[in-house]
Amino acid sequence: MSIATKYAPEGIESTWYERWMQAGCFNATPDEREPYSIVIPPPNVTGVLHMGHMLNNTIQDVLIRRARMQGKNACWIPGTDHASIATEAKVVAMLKEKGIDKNDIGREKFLEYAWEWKEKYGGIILEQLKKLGASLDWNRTAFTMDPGLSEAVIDVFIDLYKKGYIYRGMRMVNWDPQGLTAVADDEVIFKDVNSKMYHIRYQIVGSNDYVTIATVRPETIMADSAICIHPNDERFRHLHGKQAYIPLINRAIPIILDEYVAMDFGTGCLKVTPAHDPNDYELGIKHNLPVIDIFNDNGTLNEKAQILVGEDRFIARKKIAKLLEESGNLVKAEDYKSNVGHSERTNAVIEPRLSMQWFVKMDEITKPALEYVMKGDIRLIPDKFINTYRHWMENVRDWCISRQLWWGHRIPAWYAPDGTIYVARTAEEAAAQSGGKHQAAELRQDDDVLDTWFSSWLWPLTVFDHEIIRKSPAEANADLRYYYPTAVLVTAPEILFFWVARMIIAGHEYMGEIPFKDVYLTGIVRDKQGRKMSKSLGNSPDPLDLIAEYGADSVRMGMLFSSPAGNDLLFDISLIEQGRNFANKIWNAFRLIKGWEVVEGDAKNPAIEWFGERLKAGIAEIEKAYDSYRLSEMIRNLYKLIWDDFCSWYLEMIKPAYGQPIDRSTYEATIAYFDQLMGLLHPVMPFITEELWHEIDTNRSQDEFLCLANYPKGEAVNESYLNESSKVQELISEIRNVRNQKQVPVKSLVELYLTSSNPIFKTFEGIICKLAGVEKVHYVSEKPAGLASFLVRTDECFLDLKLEIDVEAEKDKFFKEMFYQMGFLESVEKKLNNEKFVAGAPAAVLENERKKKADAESKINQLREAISRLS
RNA sequence: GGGCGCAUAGCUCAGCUGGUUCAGAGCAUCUGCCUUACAAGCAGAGGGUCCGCGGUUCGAAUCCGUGUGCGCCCA
Repeated sequence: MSIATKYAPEGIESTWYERWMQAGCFNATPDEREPYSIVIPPPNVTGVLHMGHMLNNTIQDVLIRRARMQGKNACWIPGTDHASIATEAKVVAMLKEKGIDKNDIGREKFLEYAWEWKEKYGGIILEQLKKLGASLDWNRTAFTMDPGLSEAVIDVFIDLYKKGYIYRGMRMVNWDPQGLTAVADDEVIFKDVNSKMYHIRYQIVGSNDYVTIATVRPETIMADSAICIHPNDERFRHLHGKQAYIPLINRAIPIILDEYVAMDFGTGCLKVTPAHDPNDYELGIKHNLPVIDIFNDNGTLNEKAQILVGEDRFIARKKIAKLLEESGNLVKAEDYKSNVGHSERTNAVIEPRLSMQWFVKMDEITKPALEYVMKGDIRLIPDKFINTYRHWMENVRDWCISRQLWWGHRIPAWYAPDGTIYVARTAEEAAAQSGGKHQAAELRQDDDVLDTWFSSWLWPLTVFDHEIIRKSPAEANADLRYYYPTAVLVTAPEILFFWVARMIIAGHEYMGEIPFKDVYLTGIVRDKQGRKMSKSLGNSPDPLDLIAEYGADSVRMGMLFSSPAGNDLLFDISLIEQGRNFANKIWNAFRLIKGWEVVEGDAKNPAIEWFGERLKAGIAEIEKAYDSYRLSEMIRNLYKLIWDDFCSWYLEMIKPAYGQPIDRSTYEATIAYFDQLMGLLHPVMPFITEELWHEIDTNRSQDEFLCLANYPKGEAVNESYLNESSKVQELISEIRNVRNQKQVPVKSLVELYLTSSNPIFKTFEGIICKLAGVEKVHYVSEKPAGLASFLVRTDECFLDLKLEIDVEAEKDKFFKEMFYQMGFLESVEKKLNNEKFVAGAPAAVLENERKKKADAESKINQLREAISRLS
């Protein structure tokens, strides 16, 4: 035997991926078959493959490969999104290393660098997916900033603006007073800072009474619009409906009631400063409070502050504290640690600041999207996410879509010198809109770009037809009409709203239909301690290293093994090892079969029929698991079918003695089974299965591929036969167990005595002898004395181990078993004697109980006999 | 603070419509095997108050309530 005992995936994986690509196995065009399409959740163009991608894309590949083998027109679309914030940050950092400042080179030059960067690094993650075996149609690779897809984004903006869904409004952003720019949430770094909690008293209007508030930002008191207390707070009941004077400037503000206030925090009285705190802003809107912005762009106080105008906010803080102290309004100042946001780029303390932003109005547009899920047109898997989805959709806030960045789709809004806004594709169109009032040259385009999600929400539409926005659904191109709606979306629950919900909205708006039928939400890959895998923790293995070490098949198998839908996966290398061991097991099964010498003949081996039925049953279990997206259960069934049923039982049953040939009939049946098993396993472990499918039958041409072959179809299972034949396995296991307990060596053969007339034992006699080390089977009518015995269901079996048996130990064993059976019988009888049970239980349950009763009685009788025989 | 979820073997988790042949898998542990496909393996074994309490039911790991302990999302 020249074949290595260990499976080595390296060469095999790259070879097959290349051949699949050359043969165009993954390329799809519309035809008359049933379509099955998936769009990849586009990874960030800045991204590199991490464990989450591995899990997510393995699942998609499993689903698409199975569909392809089932003869469906399977189309899986690859691509990336431009990741506005992340990419811009990377490019800015890269330029900074070269000593270049973004603002010095200007927008156009910056974008040139950004595209250059994208061309160089943007495809890395897609190349990595190939290593995983992902069967994507690479001819269709899309990017959210491709010209076509970009046009669609602009079209949507214009369309929704015309429909009245898009508006411009105020919004609190993270302002960097040093960089003079807004920064995105993830560009804000929070640090614990030592500061002081100032307790300041405000005089109640028309009284000498005071109310004390606690704040870390006394310099903002001039921007206060109210004082807020909890409506249930008894301490302040007397303040309801009153007003208070802001110290130093003596402006009266109302005292309002809101449950937002934490009664046990600070003094229980909250100063409300809508212009300078996001939460206060919300509160301000709710209570209709004025917004008083007392800061300039650079963080100095403006004239609205009335005092300390022109001072920097931190200097102002110290001065205010002093003024308050002098005026007797500072009750106390105590040390306090607070978590303060700093700009990633300038390290300046972030100032929450109101600014003009673009929004999508969400209240109306979300309604159909909620309906689809509630009515079940779109299934969420697992369905526990329906609640979460509904909750969000019913409480959705307007979607802020503008970003103060350059990398992305620039907002198609044009400002005239008089402040009029025109929304149009070009300055010329905008000028035309003005009816000659403005020239194109005097219009200034909005500087901001659109949120990345504002382009990726169109993904399932525009990867097929980027002109769809300008057309009616009926005018969609062939691709979109054929592949839309897609079959399933596989993604992480954390983007259920950011992305999934919005795709449903866009799909409805522009195709009048759902974008996908099922949404499979994967769990998060965590480490053994349950921590989310992250770069900064360094607890994530590099998936490519794993593939290099264990092979892609093993990694795929391992990832899926313990990852039911929606549940987090606690990653452990032992999962991958299990996958590797499984690949090796299959490899060795192949080695065994491949090594046989075949002679003409038909041994009529009963194992063939048995495994045939077992295989049908296995396929049924696997299909059922697929249909409900229970992929880890599917894998477990597959694993059991191949390892236990095929390798441990079937191959051992048919295996000729060493050096002996096998008959052609059994051999061919075995090859056919092996083929089917490779087909079943292919979606999960594409490489080894493709390899062995070719190796087991060397007549197969290089143009034939398992990945395009027929997927095994389920057939009706002969349940009663399977049930009968499983007694053979039980008998063999029992004999092995007895031998093990009695320490009978493998090579010493025993004799079996059967009183049962069950023909199945006779049929499998040869197999029983081989697998259980039995020399001879005696079929007897009298129960033999002095032998070890045991029950197989209700059949008593005897074993001549050719050694003395320990009578007392045997008796003990039987008594124990008998007492158990008696207790069992009692519980069954109790049920059957219960009128309500007999009246209420379904017929099948009732019948089952009666059978249990009969079986238990029979067993008890046999055990009693066995005990008396020993006495 | 609001919402959602989880608790089953030492560990990681299955267990679907309630039905004692339904308490299960893998890993780990223990016993015996280098039996000519595989020691990345083979044949076996042990291990559980299904988180506590209450309820519904003829019957609860499963449904309801409640307590405890975790986790996630939103604010």
